[in-house]
Amino acid sequence: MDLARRHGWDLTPTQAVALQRRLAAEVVADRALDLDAVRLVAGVDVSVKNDRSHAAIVVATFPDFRVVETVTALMPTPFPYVPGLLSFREGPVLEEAFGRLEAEPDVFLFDGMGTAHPRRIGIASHMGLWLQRPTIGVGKTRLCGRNAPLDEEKGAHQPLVDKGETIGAVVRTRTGKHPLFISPGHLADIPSSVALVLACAPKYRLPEPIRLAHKAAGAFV
DNA sequence: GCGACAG
DNA sequence: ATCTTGTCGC
Repeated sequence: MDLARRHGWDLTPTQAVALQRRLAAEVVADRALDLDAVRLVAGVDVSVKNDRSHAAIVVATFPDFRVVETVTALMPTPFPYVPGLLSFREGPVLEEAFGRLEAEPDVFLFDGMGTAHPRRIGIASHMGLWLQRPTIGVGKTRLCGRNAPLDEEKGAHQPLVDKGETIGAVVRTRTGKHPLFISPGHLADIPSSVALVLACAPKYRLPEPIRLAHKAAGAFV
């Protein structure tokens, strides 16, 4: 809500954790996304080079992924990498980029977690509160939680559980390749988040919008 | 006290 | 995330 748009980013790690605890109560992670109504999907990514953070947001049509808008932002990296506090490192430059966006994506895909976070407020959830738009977290590796063994076939998925709570899903987007850690950011739920990510990854492990944002942000390999 | 640990 | 060439596998 408003708090997410008005708070500053100049916080100590201890203050950041306290803010997360307040903001987490505002996150909506049980609302199904209507995939049939999705027309535009945004991919969000940040690359860091020599203490400079470069953000990129690429908006593409769904489900054919034609780029309709690309915005970028650049600024000094303001916060160290601390597991659990990624949004305080990438949030500032992302706000700058969001401010330049003219399109109105139906959903934003982030590189990182949504509710699959120790305090249930990963970068996708935090930025979702700021945007007040549906967001989904797409992580390449695990931050927290456990899951049962996953079938090797593309489309296979298993619940990601932490402390007795289902916080997301581990999803195989490519047969035989490492799975993705999917979780709702804000204004989405687990089943529809998994469905959208699978629909966005017809050819590669990572969703197409995120791959496009990776390139626009200057991240390679 | 000992691990785990998004990008 | 980033540092980095060739190389093993489908």
